[in-house]
Amino acid sequence: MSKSNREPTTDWREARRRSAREAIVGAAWDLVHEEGLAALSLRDLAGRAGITTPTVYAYFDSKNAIYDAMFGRAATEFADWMTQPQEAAEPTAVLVSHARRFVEFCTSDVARYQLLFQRTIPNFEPSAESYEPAVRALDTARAYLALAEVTQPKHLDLWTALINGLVDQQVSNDPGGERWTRLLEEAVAMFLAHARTAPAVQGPRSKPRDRGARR
Amino acid sequence: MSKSNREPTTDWREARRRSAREAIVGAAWDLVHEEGLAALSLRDLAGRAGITTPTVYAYFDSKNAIYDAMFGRAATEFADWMTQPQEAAEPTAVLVSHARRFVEFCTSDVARYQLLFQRTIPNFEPSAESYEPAVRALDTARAYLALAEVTQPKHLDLWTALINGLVDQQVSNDPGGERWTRLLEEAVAMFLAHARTAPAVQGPRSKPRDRGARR
DNA sequence: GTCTATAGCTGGATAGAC
DNA sequence: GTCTATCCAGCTATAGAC
Repeated sequence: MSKSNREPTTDWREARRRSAREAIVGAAWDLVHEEGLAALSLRDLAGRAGITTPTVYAYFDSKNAIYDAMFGRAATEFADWMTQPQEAAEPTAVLVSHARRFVEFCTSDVARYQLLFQRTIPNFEPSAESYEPAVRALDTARAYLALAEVTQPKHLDLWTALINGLVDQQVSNDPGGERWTRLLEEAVAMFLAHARTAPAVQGPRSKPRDRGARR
Repeated sequence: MSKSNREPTTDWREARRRSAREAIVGAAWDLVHEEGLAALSLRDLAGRAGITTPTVYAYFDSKNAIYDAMFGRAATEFADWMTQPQEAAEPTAVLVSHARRFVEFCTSDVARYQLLFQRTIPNFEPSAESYEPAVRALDTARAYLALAEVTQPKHLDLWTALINGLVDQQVSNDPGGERWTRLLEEAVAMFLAHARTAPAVQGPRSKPRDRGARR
């Protein structure tokens, strides 16, 4: 950051350093894919990366810093994957495709899903920079929903709950299967039938409705 | 089990033994509520229970056996809570109340939710006996859905995904708040509007539809 | 930057006296 | 059954030579 380019050599070194960091993060993901997210240890990581434990500390301040770098890579993959251009044009098809991408992203790598979307590592919270790409992806969902005439914030929340609920049940109760993910198109249809017909904004009505009709 | 009542003293001892086990499990839950589910250690547990580590092994074979006992207690609480008699009679109201109970159960104790419904403890899987009460609760949901004329198995799956998705988003992204749980009644209405009008069974149609309409 | 060596700690689990 | 004492394995992290 500070004292950036007094010499051009600085860039080489920075590049090599970043490359080495990336290699360590890659080894960390390899290990986690085989042993599970919670089974990451610096010993194993160093062995996998062909270095020793102290060398790891030459690139990362702590174990949580490694988790953060892993989170950052996963978040970037997520944003890239979710913002790829859509083939379909019709809003419903776009939403189905978008949700399908999310499902595939999550179910194809459960450890990545756990790190990104569940808070399962004790004492770890992603830094703001690592988190930023995930926000971008959520903006895409918001835009696609708007194309389908779904604009209320609460409906974006309902959307994320619905799609994420399918994924969560899938990975928790039928890992590797499709018991819940096959319901995705039906779920999107259900959601759109509801959100499209809902009143655009909670108007200045005195009460939402009479209580008898709700219960 | 075997050699049960050769002496009446046996019952006393069994009762005291079970009582001591329950006390340890209670201390384990206290500790987990304060430190987090993954932070359970036998040292801390023994200290909390006023005993020493070896004594814990007089009642449980391993740490996972303690998790299993914790799981069993949580599953029983869950079944008791979810099968309490309903005040409402109208099917929709019953379903809303049932789902509300689920949400309250989960959000009121996140550690319990994690142990029961997410697989976050490595190398731990609940025994069949500990798991049994949870199945009973799911049967209740099935029955309530049937009262609302929702009988297809896939709709039970969609139901669990939807309600659990709300809970998951709530505890993951807005712990202590109500950003997602407040959408529960709307979610139930959305679900019923869909599941009630859906054809009862996937008929012997040749193709779901022409492909152009889908994408 | 990378290594050897190790500190310092915490974990689950056990031996053996009482 | 309960204790004291301890084992042994694993972990993160650091010191210091090169």
